[in-house]
Amino acid sequence: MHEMNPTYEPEAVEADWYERWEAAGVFRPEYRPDGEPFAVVIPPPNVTGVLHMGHGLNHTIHDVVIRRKRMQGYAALWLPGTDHAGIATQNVVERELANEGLTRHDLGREAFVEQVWEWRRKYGARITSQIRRMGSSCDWTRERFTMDEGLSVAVREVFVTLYEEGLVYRGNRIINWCPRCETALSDIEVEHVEELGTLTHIRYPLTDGSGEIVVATTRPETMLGDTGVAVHPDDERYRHMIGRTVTLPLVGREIPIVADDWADPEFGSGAVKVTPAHDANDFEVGQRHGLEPVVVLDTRGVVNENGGRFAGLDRFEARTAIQQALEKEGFLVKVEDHRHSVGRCYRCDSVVEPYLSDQWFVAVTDLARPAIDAVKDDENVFIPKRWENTYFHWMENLRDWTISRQIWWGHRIPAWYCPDGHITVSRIDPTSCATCASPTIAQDPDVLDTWFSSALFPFSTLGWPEQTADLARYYPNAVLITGFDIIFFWVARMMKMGIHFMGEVPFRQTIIHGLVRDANGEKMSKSKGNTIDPIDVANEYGADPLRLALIQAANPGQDVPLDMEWVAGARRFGNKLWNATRFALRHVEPGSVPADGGYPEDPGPVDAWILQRLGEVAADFDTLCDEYRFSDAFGRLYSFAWSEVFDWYLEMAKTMLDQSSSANATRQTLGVVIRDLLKLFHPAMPYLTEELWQHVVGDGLIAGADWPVVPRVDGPDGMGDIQDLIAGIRRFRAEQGISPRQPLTLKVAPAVDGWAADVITKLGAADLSAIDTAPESGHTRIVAGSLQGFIALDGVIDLEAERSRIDKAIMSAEQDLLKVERKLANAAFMDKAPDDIVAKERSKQAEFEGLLAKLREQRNTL
RNA sequence: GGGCCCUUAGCUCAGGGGGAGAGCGCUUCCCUGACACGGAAGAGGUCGUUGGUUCAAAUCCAACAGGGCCCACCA
Repeated sequence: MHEMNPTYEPEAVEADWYERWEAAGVFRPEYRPDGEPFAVVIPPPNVTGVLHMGHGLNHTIHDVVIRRKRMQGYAALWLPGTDHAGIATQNVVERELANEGLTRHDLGREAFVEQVWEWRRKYGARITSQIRRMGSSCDWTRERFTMDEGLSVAVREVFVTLYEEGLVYRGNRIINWCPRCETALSDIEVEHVEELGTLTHIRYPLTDGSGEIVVATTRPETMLGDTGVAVHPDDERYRHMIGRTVTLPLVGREIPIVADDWADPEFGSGAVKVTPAHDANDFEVGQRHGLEPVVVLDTRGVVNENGGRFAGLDRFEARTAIQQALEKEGFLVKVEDHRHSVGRCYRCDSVVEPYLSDQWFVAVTDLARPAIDAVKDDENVFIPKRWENTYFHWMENLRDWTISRQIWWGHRIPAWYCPDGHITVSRIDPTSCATCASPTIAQDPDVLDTWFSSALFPFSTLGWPEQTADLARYYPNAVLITGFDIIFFWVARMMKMGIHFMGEVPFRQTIIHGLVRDANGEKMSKSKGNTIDPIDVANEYGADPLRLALIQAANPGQDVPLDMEWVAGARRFGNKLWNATRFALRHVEPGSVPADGGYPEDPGPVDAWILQRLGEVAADFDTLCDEYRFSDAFGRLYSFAWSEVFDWYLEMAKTMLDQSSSANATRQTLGVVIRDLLKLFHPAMPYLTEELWQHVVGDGLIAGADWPVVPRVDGPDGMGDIQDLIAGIRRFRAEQGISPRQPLTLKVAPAVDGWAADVITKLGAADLSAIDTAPESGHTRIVAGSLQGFIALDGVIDLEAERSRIDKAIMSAEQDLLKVERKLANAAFMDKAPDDIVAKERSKQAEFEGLLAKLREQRNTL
């Protein structure tokens, strides 16, 4: 084995292990042919996208889960894939075209779609190579894409089946329309933001000239499409007007005043204009009263020919123009500020229009019921559980899902129309109308919502609708790991589709993680400019340090603040682990540590102590990981490694290695402890641990190694007291300003010898002699539990400083004692507190009294 | 309008009825045989406020204050 560099260099370590792992087939579940299946699918990122820190966190959690399961012997499958991301991808390519002064319409549908495929060929590998760079152990032989042939078959099968079941239908409804993207959106693709707008009060004169009615609206431009005015049937102010008509200002249309409960007498004037084509509520009011919808905006949000003299104006220009015209013609009562929420497109941030159009829908209520029950029955469990409430609330209040999109990039809707308007929905492309056999049929131009295909991901990626071996083995998936932001978009829909088509939940547990925030706790966003590129971080600090920094903050449901300082800290840990290994390799023959087992038969006390601790910590770590409490799990492991193994055990081992009687057991212990630390850290820091594994074990790959099984070992009693005594000596030194080089003369009572004496001598830098009782004078006392150390003061001490040190100790002991005594003097406490608590207080009392007595005695001798 | 979460050391956060914790930052000392990307020691907190339950509250309950998030057909 070559000499190791004294410094951990992530860029060197992370260079080529990924290819080795892949070549060895470690990432395939077949690597553990007899293992129980444990499958998880990636939340498929946009095929033309780039990795952001949210992926960084999500993938780190995935990889920690999957690597640990693999080491535990499961047939672990992390199935990777990408999403065609309809609107998002189309927007990107359209923007590119716009740079050349072109629109998609200049190219035509076929050429445009080909252009997007070209884009995908060009950039599709970018995000997957970034996923690899982060060390994610995906099975790339099973990689899928939502538009690949197999998944497209699945999409079509689902659509047609749901249509046949009456759960997919076509309807003319008010939907959300983005005038920028020129497509329908589902309800959850609209983001509502509270904004300051205006409430315009308009005078609508009664046609018979007998008066007027005032309506209030936030969107005066839609008055062009008004076909009625509604008032509440019980509203005394307007009762006499019901059934009469008003003449619509600027337009001249005569429209009726109707009575409808929807009108809220408390709001505005209590009378509401009814625009059935441009407001969902108004549409319903219109239906109840036979008011015709008049569409006044086109697909780009520009006033159409129904807008008379305002035709051709953009909707916002029209708003201003109409307000001015109303004022000029005396119809404007007032305009007041009004806070209300405005819906915006989640892809382009444009203000969304409620828009009447023909669209395809999924009737979701029947699909939702079993998906709700499955979670109620714990067939699927959310972690943290509180997210189930969010899921239930949403699932119980669903409106039908608008699935058609008026874009070109996506799964084309498998519906054809003949000139008579018959609809033919088919698994294979038809050549004639299924109803009238007309050979003149045209396919619906629309495509499906991207989320329609991702809803099928847990089974479509396994080969469905074919009954493949993978489908049988890996469905349901074990878990799904994702952020709360896509519970509605993705999780809920996978539950619905999975149960409907597979008869079983798609995954047993839903692990919800938080958002990555910046060092100040701010949400990362491009507009704020506080985003951090995970690949940049990996290149500067290493992928392993980034992964460790992320996982160390990743408890279920909790946001993860990320500061480059934390990443630098994680790299320092890597350096520490690197050097601890280097130290071990000075005493352990490189490549000599077995991949498993190899624990010493007869460990010395110091070795037994660290082995016991290793076993305890490994057990805790496993429990916490099984609960997905990675922050706690890695926090525990990290502090064990650093504060116990590196700071104490390695230092003590130096002593034990010097002695022929203990050297062999310590060498062996050193080797297995370092090896097991590498294994335990491997899921978080795969590259570094793999590199070190090659030096320590030198056989196979740690990525394919078995998870540690640490035997039960009983450590020696009193290790804590010894550590406290050493710390006390060091504190005495620090407080007295005594150089660490200056040896102190120390007596210890009760007498210690053997390994304990050796360790105290070495780590306390003291010449130690054992005694049975306290020396008469000339010494100061360090109390460490049942141990007392007496340091000879001759010529080493500043008396004043020592008095003040002891005074401080006395004061603190007095306060502790007082607290305990008060408790024990409290009759209610003695009466009602459980016995073990009382006993504990008593022993504390004795402890503090003893300590105080020793300290006072010592103070008197100074 | 409905719901959820948070408030503990300068910062970011653990903890969760019975002696206030970690990391980073800060101060002092030390290049001691792997590591100065290191070691040793230390300073720093009436656990948001007010009530209540309890022998005992940072921890449970209520109200309030501040902060964040989600949902809703808020003309």
